[in-house]
Amino acid sequence: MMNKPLTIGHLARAADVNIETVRYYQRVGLIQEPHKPATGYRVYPAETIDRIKFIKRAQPLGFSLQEIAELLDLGDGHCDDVRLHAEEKRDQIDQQIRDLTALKKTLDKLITACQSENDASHCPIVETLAGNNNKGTYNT
Amino acid sequence: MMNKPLTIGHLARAADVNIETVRYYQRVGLIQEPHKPATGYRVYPAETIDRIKFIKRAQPLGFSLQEIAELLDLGDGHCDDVRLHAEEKRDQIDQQIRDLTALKKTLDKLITACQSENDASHCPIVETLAGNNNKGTYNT
DNA sequence: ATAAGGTCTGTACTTAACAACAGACTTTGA
DNA sequence: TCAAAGTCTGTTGTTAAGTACAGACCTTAT
Repeated sequence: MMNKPLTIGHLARAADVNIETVRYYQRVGLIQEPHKPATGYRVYPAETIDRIKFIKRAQPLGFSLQEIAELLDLGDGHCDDVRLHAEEKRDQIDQQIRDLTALKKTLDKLITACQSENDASHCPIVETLAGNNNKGTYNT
Repeated sequence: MMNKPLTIGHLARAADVNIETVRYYQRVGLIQEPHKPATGYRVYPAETIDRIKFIKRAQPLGFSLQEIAELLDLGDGHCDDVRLHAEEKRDQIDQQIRDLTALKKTLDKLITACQSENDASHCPIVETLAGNNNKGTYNT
């Protein structure tokens, strides 16, 4: 028996996205649309599943499709150029991790305070993250 | 001499957002609109600056305005309820940190490989973040 | 061999998160 | 004082990231 060709519907299912999302990603160039065979439907390479999953995991981390495309393109260029971009991305991610860690710490404190004693009337969440300690450290 | 009242324009500048953004946040309930005095313009409390800054820093971390509202509301409820929500948020943030850390590691490897020279023709970024690989298999 | 269901091309609708006016009113600075 | 600049209310426009069809065509299972 033949194993089933990975047509768009199966691809969408495997990557757990709407079929229209796949088409959309093709339109904006995030994934490549395979050639349409003389007869029949388009067949996708299995790697496309991983590519879409990557996209879907990167989005809730705060990356736009544009930024994700840049990440995905990192493997393609020439070394020097790639390294520069990769370093830039890494620094950006580093900052995100720092911000999230600070936020987490604040939540932990809030949770602890809540457990130990009462009067959770006001919490320092806003002050912590609004903090002047790191003003406008984001680039791009 | 009087110090200037914090009207909407000054607020926007202080928080480094468009004035329309402030109005938008009011419309959706993220920040409270002060009462309009009998005569003159609305005056905002200084905390609103921090609140907006918080919002603007939380967004690129992947939080929607809806989620940010939930974070900001954490300080308001009653202890038991608050703790549950806070713990949920903290776990979510924890996951985000893990994901970002993994991504950073991948980038670091790419950078190192790139430095130690030669062919960066292929990098493992996609595979890494695509997570629990069900490689080549998909269900119908 | 034919009905059911998947795919194709194209267009249109949706939601979140703003940004941009218009036209009237209010405050401020020279 | 009076023009420039800021504010108010309300409406409309914009971009990103999808989602939803319609109508024709293709494949597969019965």
